[in-house]
Amino acid sequence: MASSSKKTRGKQKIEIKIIENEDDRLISFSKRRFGIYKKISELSTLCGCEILFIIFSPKGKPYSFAHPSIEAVTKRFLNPHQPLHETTDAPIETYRKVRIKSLVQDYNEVHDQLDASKEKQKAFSLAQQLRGSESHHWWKTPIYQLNPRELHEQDKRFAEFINLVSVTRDKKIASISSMHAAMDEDVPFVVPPRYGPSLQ
Amino acid sequence: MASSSKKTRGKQKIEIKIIENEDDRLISFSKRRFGIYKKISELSTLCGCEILFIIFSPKGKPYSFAHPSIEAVTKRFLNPHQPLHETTDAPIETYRKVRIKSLVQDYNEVHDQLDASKEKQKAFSLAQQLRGSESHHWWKTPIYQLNPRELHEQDKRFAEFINLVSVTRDKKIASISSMHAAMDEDVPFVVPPRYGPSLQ
DNA sequence: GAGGCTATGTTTAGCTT
DNA sequence: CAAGCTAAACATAGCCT
Repeated sequence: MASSSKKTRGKQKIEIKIIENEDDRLISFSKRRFGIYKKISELSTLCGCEILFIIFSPKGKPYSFAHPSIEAVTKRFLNPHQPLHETTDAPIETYRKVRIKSLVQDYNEVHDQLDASKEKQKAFSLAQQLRGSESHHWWKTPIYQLNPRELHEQDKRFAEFINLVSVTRDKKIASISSMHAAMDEDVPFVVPPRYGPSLQ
Repeated sequence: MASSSKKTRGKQKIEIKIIENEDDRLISFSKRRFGIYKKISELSTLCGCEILFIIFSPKGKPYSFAHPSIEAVTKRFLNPHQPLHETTDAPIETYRKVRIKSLVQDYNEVHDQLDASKEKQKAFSLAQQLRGSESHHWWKTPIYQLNPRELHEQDKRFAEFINLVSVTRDKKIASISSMHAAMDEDVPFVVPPRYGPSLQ
């Protein structure tokens, strides 16, 4: 073990330019996306402000992250005078309720899954287990879904667009810094009726 | 100089919860927002993917960051078949051109200009109807649906909404990793007519 | 082959000017 | 008081399992 005093080279400095290698690119995407989610969540919590983040993976899959919800942020944009709490549109409110318990929500491959409900359910089951077991899939956690069916029938694209993450704000977003634990023991997040994560 | 071996305490660990002190909160907001911009830009560059980030400061001022642009991201969602380059709406394109050189731009005090909120609500209602039923076409729907020009003429609020950060993607986003320098020497970014960072 | 490690690059809390 | 510092906390590239 003296051959090399270091076990690894540690983090190396990289040039900020497109990562040519596809595998590396996807790995980086996942790692950094996670890091950004965390940063955003922290900022949202620390400053009590609303945020919305959407990103398309190199493969074109949409990922989103918002707090408290896309609807709220949107409304705030459109109706600045309206109190945040009045986000009370029938449908919107419903969705909110479904998600309100989630610390994080992430939708992936929705498009693909729209054509494969089975896969979703499988992923869904997986998610269920994850919740009670180990890992930190928390936020890749599948999640709620509005009216997948209708959405699908009506407009697949919209379904994708709706993918997002919802964080419980005033409460314990703080726990997001230790998300793993939070998801496992404290968050009774609602699972989507038919969508699953399958982050890749 | 021996009185204290350390000049500062360095970065201290903090609990991720709302920062009570308003000044501290705003300072943190500015610092972290910048950090997030950078992270997002890097990810966007590294993976060549599209992103959109919107955040409201503790004071309610909207800040946004997107690559290549909100319009593009939105359009991509709504019209995946359409080439990205066709983001050629007259007014929007104008905005883009004005900002194209910017690595980062922050818009503040938007709501100061939001005098005609009524107009806005009208637009929102319209958007609601456009998609009909239960679609939660939250925010972007309006932008997409409404004619940019009309939006602009009709509602400055929307114009503000469109304000965002546009990064020169394939080119030199890399320079964003050294934004300060870039901002000073390399980026003839256009300064907003009346806004300043005023993290306060 | 997804997840875990480690060393090192990066961010930022608390100060200072 | 916006801008700059410092050092500790944190993120993550490259590996390893």
